[in-house]
Amino acid sequence: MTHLRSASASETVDRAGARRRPGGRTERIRLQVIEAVLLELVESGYDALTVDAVAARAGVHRTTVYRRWRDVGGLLADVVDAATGTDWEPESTGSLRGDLTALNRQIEAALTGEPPVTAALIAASFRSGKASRALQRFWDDRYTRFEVLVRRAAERGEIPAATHARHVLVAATAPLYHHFVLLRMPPEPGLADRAAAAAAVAAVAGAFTDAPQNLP
Amino acid sequence: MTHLRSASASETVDRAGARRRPGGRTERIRLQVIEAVLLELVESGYDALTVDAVAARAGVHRTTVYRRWRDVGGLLADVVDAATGTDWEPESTGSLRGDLTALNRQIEAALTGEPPVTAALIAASFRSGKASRALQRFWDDRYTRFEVLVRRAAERGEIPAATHARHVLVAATAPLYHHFVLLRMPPEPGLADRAAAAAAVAAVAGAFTDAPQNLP
Amino acid sequence: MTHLRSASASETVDRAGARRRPGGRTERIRLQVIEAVLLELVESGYDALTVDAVAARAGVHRTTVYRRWRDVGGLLADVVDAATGTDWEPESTGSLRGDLTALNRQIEAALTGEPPVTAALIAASFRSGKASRALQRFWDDRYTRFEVLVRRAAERGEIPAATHARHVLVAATAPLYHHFVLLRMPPEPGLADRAAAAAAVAAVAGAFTDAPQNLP
Amino acid sequence: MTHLRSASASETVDRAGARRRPGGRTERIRLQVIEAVLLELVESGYDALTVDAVAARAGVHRTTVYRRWRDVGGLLADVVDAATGTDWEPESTGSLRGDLTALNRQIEAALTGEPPVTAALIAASFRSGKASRALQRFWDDRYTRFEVLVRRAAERGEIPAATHARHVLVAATAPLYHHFVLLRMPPEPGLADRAAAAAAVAAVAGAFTDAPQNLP
DNA sequence: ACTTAAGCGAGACGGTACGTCTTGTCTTACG
DNA sequence: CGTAAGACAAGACGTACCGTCTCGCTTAAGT
Repeated sequence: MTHLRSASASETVDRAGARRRPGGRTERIRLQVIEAVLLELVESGYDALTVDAVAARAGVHRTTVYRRWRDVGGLLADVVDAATGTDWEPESTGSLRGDLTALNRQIEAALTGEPPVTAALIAASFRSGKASRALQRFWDDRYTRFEVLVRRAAERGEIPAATHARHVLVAATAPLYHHFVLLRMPPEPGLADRAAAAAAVAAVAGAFTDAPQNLP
Repeated sequence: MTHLRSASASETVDRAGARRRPGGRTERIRLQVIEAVLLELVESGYDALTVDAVAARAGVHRTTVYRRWRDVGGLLADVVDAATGTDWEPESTGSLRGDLTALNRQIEAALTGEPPVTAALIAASFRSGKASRALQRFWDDRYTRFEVLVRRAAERGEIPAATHARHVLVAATAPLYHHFVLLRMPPEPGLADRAAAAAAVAAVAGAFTDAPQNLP
Repeated sequence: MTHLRSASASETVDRAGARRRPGGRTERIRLQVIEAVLLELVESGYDALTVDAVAARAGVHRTTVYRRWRDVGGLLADVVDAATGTDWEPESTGSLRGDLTALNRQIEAALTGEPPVTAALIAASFRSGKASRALQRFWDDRYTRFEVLVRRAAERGEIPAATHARHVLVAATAPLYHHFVLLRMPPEPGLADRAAAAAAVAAVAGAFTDAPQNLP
Repeated sequence: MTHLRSASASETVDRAGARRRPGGRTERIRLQVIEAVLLELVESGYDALTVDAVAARAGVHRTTVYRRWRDVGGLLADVVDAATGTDWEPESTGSLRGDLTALNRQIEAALTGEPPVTAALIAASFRSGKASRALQRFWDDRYTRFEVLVRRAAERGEIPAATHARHVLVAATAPLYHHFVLLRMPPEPGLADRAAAAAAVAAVAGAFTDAPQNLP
């Protein structure tokens, strides 16, 4: 999975507890809880995400959750953080348009896949400052990783050297998030490709340089 | 304001109650409550939007709110609906890029203005299916109104006649919503203009026709 | 029925409204409502006796009930009053014990009959001052009527002339009310007869004269 | 006080919670609440006995009361149970009439004393099945304890050996409850003594044997 | 291996908000 | 004029979660 994913396979820093006793029960419980949060989230939605339900599903006592994560926001933040930093190496297709298309297809897959972990986490992050900040860290991490796509295109001479990488990426990917997260519309054929192509065209035309020259 | 705005100035259909007794107390109370929802929302945020607080601020009894709006979702839906359908006539600047830029500047103003009604409502709509559907109606209404911009550009011969209007509009506006609502980043100079320009360039290049021809 | 009974057959004074329009809708509605109160009472109990349910069952609007009876207590009071004053002529069996036994059997029948109107009204009367006072009027009316039993026994020379009639009656009947209303126990064979016999024995022995002489 | 009395002095089984942590806060809160129920009952009456008022007076939160007692009926049941089983040893005066008179005077004192705890609890018990059953347990406990009076009289040869103790006791005490609880009349001199004397006379005459012989 | 203290299970609590129910008042409209 | 229709204020109800606390018990970590 390109984006947010289960913590059970991750090697994250432990924000909630600083890993004092990594050896046994403590760590096992953390993984059970994180897993339970994701399951609750995709099954019942961000609104039914109660500490009680998470604790019950994780087979852990309520107080244990409160002791380590403090509140629901802490849980969400930990889950998001668990997905942040997952290694991701963009494929190289040889062209900016191709690279962006590949990226967008991965994003679309993440947003439309079942269970809808990514969409659920984005929605949930609106309900907590902690989760919101964790999500910001996640976005920043992702877009920083993606920038290599644009740099490679610049190195190939496809686009102006002064092209602002982040702008290209946002132009290419924003329509997908808009479509699935805000408009909440069903998948639409060609959406990912079209958005990637449009961003590539604009980038080639120099629309994302810091000082764009004359454009149509 | 281009986007969501106070119900007190709107002429909406009354979804919650169908205006049986338009004459007096009933309608007055509706306006008090709608206003209170907006104030609560921008002051305390979507999570503090409780029926109790709304009722108290509106100077109305809790049960009255429950009777007419059923729950928080109903309140939000009514508020969003109250903003839907507000007349909006896009300015004509003579070029697609100019029109999209003007549009984007209005959207940016709506998203960054104080109080941040629009952003708050979008965020809040994640808390309720009813509110979510109302927001979908709102988006649809907006984008349908905006389509005239693209049609005029096609009539002028700026862009291919087969250009899909909604795609152009999403490409132009999505980066703004992405930036302010999902990434929650501060205003960035040139953002609105750049997104508009990029979408215009791509549209001219034919990236939004149903069968895009060879693009770079 | 000896005791409290349906208003529909009674000819009572109208305390709540004073029979302004005995002929038509007004009186008809009163009877419908009184009947509905009794039905609700015996079906659902004193606790489920809501004005809404009564009005619905009577086919009358809530406001009509409130206008005429003011509140639940008023309804109950009217129902009790409707049962007060029903003509009752005690049978004469020729002996005090026989008369009291006949009386007790009637009381037992009223308390154990289905539907348990009497018991329900007594219980309900605890919840309203108005109903409570109405019930006191009812008790007083009943015991006054019963006194003739004791007077006849005195005239026959069965018991001392100075016997206090009310005391005899209470001694005879109280065990029944105690058993069915307070102890809420099931019918017990011989209960009514035994209580009547005991009271008669005591009366003959002079236990209910104002200044009882030497008793065992 | 002979009858129902404050829980703070009782040694009852804890029906609501089984006394898991007898040492501290839990038990202290129980006593506060029970005390508050009694105070509310005698001050404001059975109808004003709301969980909110009890909680406020006990200095405890609403939810705590709901958690442990479930509803008003549970509260009342616990209060009644707290009074059940209080040790009571009937005085021996040497004669049945004397014993019954002493008993009746205690009952009268309980029913007319200030605050009128007993009468209030009896009335309140009509509001709840749970309270009603608790009161039945209470009555049964009381009458079982009183039976020794009758047995002693039988042993002394005052009354037939086959005399049914419970019948004698009901005949003696029922008029008091009738007078104060159902008729709601003011105290009347001689009432307690007269009822006791009448029951004693009837018992001596054999009115309460299972097969009463010829009586007047 | 043996202590020792971190972490967990259990469960009550104060507290906020929920959404429902009933009461009794009021206003408007109808016949 | 009396009734129907229905909104309203008031307030209790019983529930669900939240986050806190205290008390024992388990168990991993450091000696």
